[in-house]
Amino acid sequence: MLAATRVNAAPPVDAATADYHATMADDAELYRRRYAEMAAGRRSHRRPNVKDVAAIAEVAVGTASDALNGKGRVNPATRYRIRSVAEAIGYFPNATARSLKRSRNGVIGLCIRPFGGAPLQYISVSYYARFLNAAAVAALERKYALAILPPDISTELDDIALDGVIVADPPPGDPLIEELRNRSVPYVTDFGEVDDPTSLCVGNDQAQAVRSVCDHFKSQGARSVAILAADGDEDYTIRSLRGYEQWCAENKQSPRIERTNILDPVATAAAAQRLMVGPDRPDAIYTTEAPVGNYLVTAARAARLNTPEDLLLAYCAEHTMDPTLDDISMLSLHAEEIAQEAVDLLASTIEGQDPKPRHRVIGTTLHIRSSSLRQGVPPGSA
Amino acid sequence: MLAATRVNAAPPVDAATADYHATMADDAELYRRRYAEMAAGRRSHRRPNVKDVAAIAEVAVGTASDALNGKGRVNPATRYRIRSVAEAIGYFPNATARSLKRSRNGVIGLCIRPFGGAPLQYISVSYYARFLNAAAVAALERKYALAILPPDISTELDDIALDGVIVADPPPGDPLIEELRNRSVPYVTDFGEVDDPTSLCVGNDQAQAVRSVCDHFKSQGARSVAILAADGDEDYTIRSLRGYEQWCAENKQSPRIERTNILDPVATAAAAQRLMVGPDRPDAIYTTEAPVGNYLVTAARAARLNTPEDLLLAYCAEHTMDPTLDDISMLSLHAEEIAQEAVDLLASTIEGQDPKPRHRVIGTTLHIRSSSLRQGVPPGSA
DNA sequence: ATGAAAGCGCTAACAG
DNA sequence: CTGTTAGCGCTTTCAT
Repeated sequence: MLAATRVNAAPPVDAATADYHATMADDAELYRRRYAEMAAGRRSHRRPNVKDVAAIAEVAVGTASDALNGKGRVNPATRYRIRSVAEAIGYFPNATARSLKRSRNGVIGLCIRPFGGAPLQYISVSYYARFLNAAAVAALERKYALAILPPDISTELDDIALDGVIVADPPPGDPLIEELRNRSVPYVTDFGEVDDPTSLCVGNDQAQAVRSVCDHFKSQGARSVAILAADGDEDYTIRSLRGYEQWCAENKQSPRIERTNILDPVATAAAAQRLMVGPDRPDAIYTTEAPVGNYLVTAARAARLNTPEDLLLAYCAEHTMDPTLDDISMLSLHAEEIAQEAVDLLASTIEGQDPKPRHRVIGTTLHIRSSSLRQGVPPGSA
Repeated sequence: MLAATRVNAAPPVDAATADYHATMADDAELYRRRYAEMAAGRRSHRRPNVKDVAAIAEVAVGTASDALNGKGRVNPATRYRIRSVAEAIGYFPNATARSLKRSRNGVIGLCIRPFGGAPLQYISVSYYARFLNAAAVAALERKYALAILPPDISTELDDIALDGVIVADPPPGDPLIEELRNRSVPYVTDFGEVDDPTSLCVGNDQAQAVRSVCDHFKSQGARSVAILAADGDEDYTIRSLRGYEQWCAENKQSPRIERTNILDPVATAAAAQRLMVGPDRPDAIYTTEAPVGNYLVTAARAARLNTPEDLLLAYCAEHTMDPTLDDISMLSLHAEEIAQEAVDLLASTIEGQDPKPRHRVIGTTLHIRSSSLRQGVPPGSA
């Protein structure tokens, strides 16, 4: 039954085509047999290489290489034969050998530095998640694969062949940066290194962005603005707090700063709660950390505070698919754009150009939503 | 002022130490000078290699290699000298050359196949996000970096040196699988390929898992259970629906299936809404897609349906940091565990072992929460 | 204990 | 048009 079906399904072929196909098939068979003989004479199994192809096609390795890579100089008939052999014996080029020859690996690394050596945690931080995704896409467009590196990488660099590295949020004086420099491995930082004009870096002006959020709160009638930040010493956090403090100084407001370990849900919930109680509770809160946005919403609801009447809320995050946060004003850092610029900068450098400018400051966008909107939308805001 | 500070800060050293340091420094200086001379005689700048180190240390390359890699056979004094030279001239091994020699690249790829060639989208799917994160960590523990590959990779494999590939959710008859097989590149699939006992694959028993969710709904009094699934033909979706249909058949219930493109928020919101209205609206809904959980919650609220009184809800997702979903019953596929097993399977294979068993089925866990709990918690449930 | 040389698989330069 | 050769940078025999 099955056999019958197969016979019936066979398309009619004219004699010439049949001959042609038969010849092809026979040649392939011949090549395979020859290869099998050669392979039999070897102890360990090895994937076929150009030399094998050349030997079976009875040409020199250089010719085989040129034929397989479409260099025009090979006689079409010869090239055809060589390619047939390659296909018959299952030849594929060895990417490592190519890399060595071309000194180009087609891989760039991404190293996310913060969180004090904690295991990789970008997933819970929407910024890193989006950054990673966008960097991977941008890298692939440039023909690189993006490799995820451990936060504490150093000597592993001896064994992983990388064309360059993106370092996200390096702390001040980061030894990894030193290491990469010593190794002459091209790198780009996301935040950090803004003081060195020779370095390649991307980021936004956090201090300015936070000030703009505070200004917005003020325009909506806020009289005491608080900030809830992570407890690390990353550039991003430091700059955000600096912007907040500057704004407070300029606006003669006493700062109200809460810090929390954002990897700890209990501590974070408690920190959010602290901001909701007491006679001097703030009437506007900004948090620098995306996951904390949810905690603030939950804590406000528990404290029976309504937004925007009792409390103005905003958080720093990238777009999510979470509709429960659709009402919360959001400061977007444009993680995708930053990642694209970082890849662009890095790829250009790897490919021997000297990209200008070397520092790229990406603008932020404050998406004003109902959580911080008492009056109408101010002109010129998104 | 600055100079004075520096002088004052210099620690006191005794003569011997000073001499020692001076010698070291002088040697280093000498080595550097010799290297500079050699480098001057070359046209293009090149990073120092073992040959350079050997030449300056006046030993053979093999000796230099052994000294640098801590092979015991080198005289300690010689080894010390070689290492000093290496440090002085800034030598670091070339990872690509090592890879070629050892035929091991230290990189494994991850290719996420679904979504019909859409740009990488794992971030919005918590399963892939967690999978990616866990796979990266597990790979690093085994000394591999995880490289993100494009969903439609094929000939790029010629240029990216990979020791193996994890393929997530390959469609039936996936050409990538064929390609990897031809290339003799070790690979592991996440779902898919369960029919072939020689293949390496990891996954869970989706059909069984969905049936257990339906059983749970029924135990809580549900009389008509609906399912909201993605509109693709991934193994995961197909199996989930099969489980649902089986359960319906066994329980003499007419199936109510909604499908949606989960990358489209508007369509997804509409699909969620459709399940909330009409005289025959279901009183229990399960969705196979994590991001859809939020949409169901939002739609239910809009339709003034309370859970669990009016509607039982459950979704398939991994743990999140989103407290607004803390009340929704969740089927966890244990993405992390699956990723770990996948890496384990792949790494073992790369390293020449034949891992047993070759198929690994990871259990699922139904986290029962208030959204689907009318009576008390049934015994034996998490 | 050390040196010399082979070779991983590929491509490019130079000959013919 | 095709063959030969020389490396890319490293590790690993095999001699000494």
